[in-house]
Amino acid sequence: MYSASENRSMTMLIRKLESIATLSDEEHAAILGLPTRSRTLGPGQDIFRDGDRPSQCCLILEGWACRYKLLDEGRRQIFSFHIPGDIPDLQSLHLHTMDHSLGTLTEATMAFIPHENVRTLIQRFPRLGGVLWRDTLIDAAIFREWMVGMGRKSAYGRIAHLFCEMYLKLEAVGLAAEHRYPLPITQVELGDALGLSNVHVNRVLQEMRAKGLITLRSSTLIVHDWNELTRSSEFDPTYLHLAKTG
Amino acid sequence: MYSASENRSMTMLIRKLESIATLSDEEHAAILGLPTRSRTLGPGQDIFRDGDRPSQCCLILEGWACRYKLLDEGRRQIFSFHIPGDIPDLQSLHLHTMDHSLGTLTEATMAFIPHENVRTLIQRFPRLGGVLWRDTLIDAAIFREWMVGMGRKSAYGRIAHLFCEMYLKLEAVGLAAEHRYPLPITQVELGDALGLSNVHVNRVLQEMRAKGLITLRSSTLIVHDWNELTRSSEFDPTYLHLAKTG
DNA sequence: CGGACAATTGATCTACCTCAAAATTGGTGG
DNA sequence: CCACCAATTTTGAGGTAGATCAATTGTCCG
Repeated sequence: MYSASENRSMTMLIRKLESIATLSDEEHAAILGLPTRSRTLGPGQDIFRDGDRPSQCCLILEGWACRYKLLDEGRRQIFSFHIPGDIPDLQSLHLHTMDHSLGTLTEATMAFIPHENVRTLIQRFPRLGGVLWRDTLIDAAIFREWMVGMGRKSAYGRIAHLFCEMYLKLEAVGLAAEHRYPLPITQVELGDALGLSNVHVNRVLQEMRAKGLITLRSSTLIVHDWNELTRSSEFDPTYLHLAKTG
Repeated sequence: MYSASENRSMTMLIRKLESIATLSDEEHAAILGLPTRSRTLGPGQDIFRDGDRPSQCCLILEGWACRYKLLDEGRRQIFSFHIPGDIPDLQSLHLHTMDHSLGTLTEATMAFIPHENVRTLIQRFPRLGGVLWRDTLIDAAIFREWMVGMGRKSAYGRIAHLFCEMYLKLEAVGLAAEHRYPLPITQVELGDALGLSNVHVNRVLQEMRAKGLITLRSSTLIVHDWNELTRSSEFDPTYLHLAKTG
């Protein structure tokens, strides 16, 4: 479990971090040296729940996950979608009690890294600590952007915006290209993320299809008109703070 | 500008940090030693704008501020309200381009601390870096909670929730007690924060007054029934990660 | 006292919700 | 390869929370 082959699981993490910062060779090597233990879960499984006090961080190697919170009467708010390379619960390093849950959307493989090892890594490479801090700050920037959508944009604009965002995030780690990507998310989940009912999500998607803006079938999204998608959602990628865009 | 009297401006920061973590005597002293330059602005002034690349952090000493973003056609989304002790742009330490603006709500006095000095402080006291990181993570937790409101709660629940949140934040730094506090925010601003129109905010406030739940007059909020306020907004303070509640 | 801003009211409208049923899709076992 | 099941998507009909627009009133302050 701790061999060189296992370290290949760190590839996605390195790609992710290099999408938001630059790493020195030493930092690179230090990450590859992290001990991990990986596990695969089926779709719809919780990785940890609201109230848990995890002692390790969860790195997604394959599949999709989301963070969410449940309310009365079956209402749910999804905060974020996570893809390979993400560490959705990095915050648990400094916030010991989880205030929300993390679950898989698809079958997913995760690598768990003990907090202790992350702390040691940061002590030895403070600059790497800064990169991880930066990652959590980008996380927050994405929350703000979703707030703009939920507070001040139409359903159409919100959905279009999410499609833009996920494309850039996936592209940054090499999981999307040519305005096409896997989107293994149901319309109910889309609604729970954007504060909409599944029925309305469905109707907006049909409107987008009718305009020839997108194709969304068998969990694959194809964007036919990127400019129109960004325009109609007032999408400005600055908030993602990707390295290549500054 | 750099004398002991000036250092008194750090009192609010220390109170704030002690509300979310514990500080050693050395850390305490190191904070007091930070060089600052303070400035007072009138209400409705921008401290920095979307797109800026600040080289210093802004600590609020007195008054209220908010972070926000403007959209087409005068739409605005407010992300957060800030009170004395807050460093609303701590993120600029690692995200160099601002993806939103920061402005005053009332007349406000701020202390500016060069990034360089914050970085040096963190190098000398890595644990203090962890506390600041924690602060930005709590910031993100609050965003998530607002997302729950905007996505899945009624206008009534959202407003009630905000009233609970601001009370605990103010109380934590000694600026509120006995379920009463200064709330120098207009109904338009409340609406821009919660994704509502000012008209609807007004109607919901009247409903709350009619129920005897609150009094809100001349920028002072009095909560007459705290239990009912928390119940109706499904308020659970865990997400604030205050030291005294764990 | 006047001017600016904030709160309030009234009337009308609509984007999106809820409920419920039908159609489609994708996977599974025979 | 097909029949079947469960999950997902789609459609229809009707309802409502909250938006918009346009005054009017109240408040603060110089």
